[in-house]
Amino acid sequence: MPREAARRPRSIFPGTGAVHFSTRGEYGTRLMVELARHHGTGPISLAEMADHESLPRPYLEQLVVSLREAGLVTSTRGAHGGYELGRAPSDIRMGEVLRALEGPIAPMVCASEDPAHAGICERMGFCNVNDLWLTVRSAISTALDSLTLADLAVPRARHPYHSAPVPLTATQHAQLTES
Amino acid sequence: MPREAARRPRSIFPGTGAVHFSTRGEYGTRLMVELARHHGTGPISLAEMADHESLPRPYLEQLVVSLREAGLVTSTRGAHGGYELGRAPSDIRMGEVLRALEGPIAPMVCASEDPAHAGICERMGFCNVNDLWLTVRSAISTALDSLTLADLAVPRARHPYHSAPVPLTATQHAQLTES
DNA sequence: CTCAATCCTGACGTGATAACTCGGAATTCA
DNA sequence: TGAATTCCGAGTTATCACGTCAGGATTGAG
Repeated sequence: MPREAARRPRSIFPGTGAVHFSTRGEYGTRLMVELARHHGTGPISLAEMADHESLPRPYLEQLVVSLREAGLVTSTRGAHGGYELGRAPSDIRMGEVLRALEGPIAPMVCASEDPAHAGICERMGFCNVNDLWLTVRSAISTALDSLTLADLAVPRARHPYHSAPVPLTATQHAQLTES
Repeated sequence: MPREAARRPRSIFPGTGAVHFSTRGEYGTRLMVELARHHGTGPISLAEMADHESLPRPYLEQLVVSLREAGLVTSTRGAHGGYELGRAPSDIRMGEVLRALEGPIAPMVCASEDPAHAGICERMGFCNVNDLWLTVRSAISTALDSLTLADLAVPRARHPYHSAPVPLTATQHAQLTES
């Protein structure tokens, strides 16, 4: 009798749409936000978070490995153990979180952040479409790095109901000097 | 004896990396660039383009349907038929191309360009992570719409070999007033 | 008129993989 | 000791990206 076998659809996301993040990115981000909210108090167990966010706990167990390896969370084992943030929420850029969860940003092979992927595409050097993917990658990268966990952890900072289509929270400037 | 059964890998792209476009986006874009290069001269057959870009022709036949339905290409049937651009290359934003090929930009359900997807996520209204996905979507959208086919069709406009990590071709301004 | 070159249409196959599940070992606290 | 946790690796399975295939419709050339 596992809970009530609610037969959750494999993912809420119907297969439609382009350039989507996987559930790793979604669940992992929500988990991090949860941790940010309780930052300062002790560790929180996965079961607690899975329950509160209605996410499959055994799956979260997998995700959190990546977050731990990236140093974004620290764990305490044993009874009353759990996870907590490795740094202050305002010091964790969402780009780090998503990269830890989903791997390097790479809208296309020829435009991966991972240098190991460079040279895979033999069209490099004569293919100008490459410019497009690089532009897109840079845009995604900048967007992700412009927000921190702290920005997402606030209960409802802006838009009382919903103000603008794209709120564009603060912290937009800064970090314009990426490597 | 189909050519030489070269056993092409299902995609050049190894499964690694986040937020990647599918081969529809890749192949379709290359096809459009090919068309842009020969803009003005008559129609070009799919076989010709498939051959020149070494892409599977029967697959292109599927992709081009989306492009035709979007009005981005026009077709002439019969012998010596083929495809040509529906508009001038400088008048075709890459956003249109990618949207036609891959569907609405939607890094997450709750942040789809397609209004039909709105309301699928029941967390709307109390979930601030939404802000993140909207920011990302907007960034991708702007990046794609800032480049036109003309920008990609030029043989080698900038970077003699390769100048900057992210060339950021011209046409970057303008269209800052999206709907 | 016939033939070949095209586009067009729909159905089908299939390998990879995202999204999980499961069992159990190690660790810690009460 | 025992309950609560993290940790680890392997197994499962439905879905979908990425194609293939067969045949029909349309047109231009000879």
